[in-house]
Amino acid sequence: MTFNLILANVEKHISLNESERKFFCSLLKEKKFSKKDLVLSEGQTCRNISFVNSGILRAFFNYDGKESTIMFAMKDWWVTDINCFIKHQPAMLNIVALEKTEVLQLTKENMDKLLHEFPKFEKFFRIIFQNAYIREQLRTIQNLSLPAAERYDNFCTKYERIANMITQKQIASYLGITPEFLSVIRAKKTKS
Amino acid sequence: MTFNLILANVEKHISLNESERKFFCSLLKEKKFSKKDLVLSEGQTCRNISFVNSGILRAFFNYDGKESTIMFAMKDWWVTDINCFIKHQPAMLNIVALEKTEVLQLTKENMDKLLHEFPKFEKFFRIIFQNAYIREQLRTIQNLSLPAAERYDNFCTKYERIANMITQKQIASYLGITPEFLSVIRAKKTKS
DNA sequence: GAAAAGACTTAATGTAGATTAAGAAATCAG
DNA sequence: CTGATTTCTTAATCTACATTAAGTCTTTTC
Repeated sequence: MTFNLILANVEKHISLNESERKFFCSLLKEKKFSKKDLVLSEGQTCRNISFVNSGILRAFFNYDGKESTIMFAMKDWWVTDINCFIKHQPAMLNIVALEKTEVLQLTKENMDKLLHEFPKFEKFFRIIFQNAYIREQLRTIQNLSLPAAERYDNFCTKYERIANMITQKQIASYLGITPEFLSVIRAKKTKS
Repeated sequence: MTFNLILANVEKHISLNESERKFFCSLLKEKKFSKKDLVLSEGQTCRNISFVNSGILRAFFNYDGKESTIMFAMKDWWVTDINCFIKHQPAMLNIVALEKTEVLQLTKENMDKLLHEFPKFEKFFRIIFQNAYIREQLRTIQNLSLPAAERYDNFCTKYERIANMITQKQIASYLGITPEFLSVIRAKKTKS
């Protein structure tokens, strides 16, 4: 596996010299998952934040059998159960590979080590979490104010790259509706 | 107005010397709002992130007349339209004072200046945004998976300090339901 | 301190979206 | 390749929550 993608991801926000690059990469752990493999399962303590090098992950919450998708993580995205990762609590979320997926994982301990050794990474994570906050605040706004059909349109825009690689069941669980109702929404859209 | 509260808020996460304190405080602008005053209105460019020194603010989204409350900000909380603040776009949110409220505001320009002058503040904002992300990811989980009555219970726990200082109309708009339906939920709860 | 405006409740009726069910199409496992 | 499992669709019925409306209570305003 190559570190090119993750280094580019970091260097979009902060510049690194060779020793910083090396140290950062030395803290990462490569992992490969097959379709349906679990990257994280609920109850387990979430030690890692994962960077998707290739493939797709889905983070979802399971409330007695009903799944709610919290996010899809594509190539070049970071994903974790943030509450569990930061506060060392049992995970609420499951994270599953939707296809063959390669990730680079950073443990909380290694993140702390990195921030201690090279404080400039504070800026990087400040920006990563700032962007995550922007994303989630926008989603809250839309979840509260828009009907399902419009949330579906927004979803297709936001996840354009993968919208036709994932099942409608999974999209429905992201929108907070049933697959049957999504099917109705799509049927109406085709007609008009 | 005193800077004690905001300095304590910062020094919970990073330690400051006297010159850092002074510089930080010099970048802040005090503002006082009366009940119903707007701290931010939609469309306007959001230049500030606000720290609540006393009082209560409400951030809401207006979708042709229907209001969705995104958050309440109590004493010792930070609040802004984060998308607009970071990306210099027109605000989607309105922020209004629910009572006499004193805030300390930091403009994006001053935040950048602060981060440039004293990079240790990167850590502070990393933690602030990290916590905001945790809060919003939890809310997304709950919005998608829980019925209104349970979301109301969670609300009362989370906003215990202010739950009986704000109207039910405002609580309902946070939960994504009508005040009439919240009234029904509460009536059922009293009976049982 | 009176009039007006807004908040809260209750109830009847309406609707977005859920549930159940069943068949067709696609995908998966051996 | 083939049977089994999962996905998608359509439709009937059901339910959580919305809307409308009307009355009471509280707060605001001047």
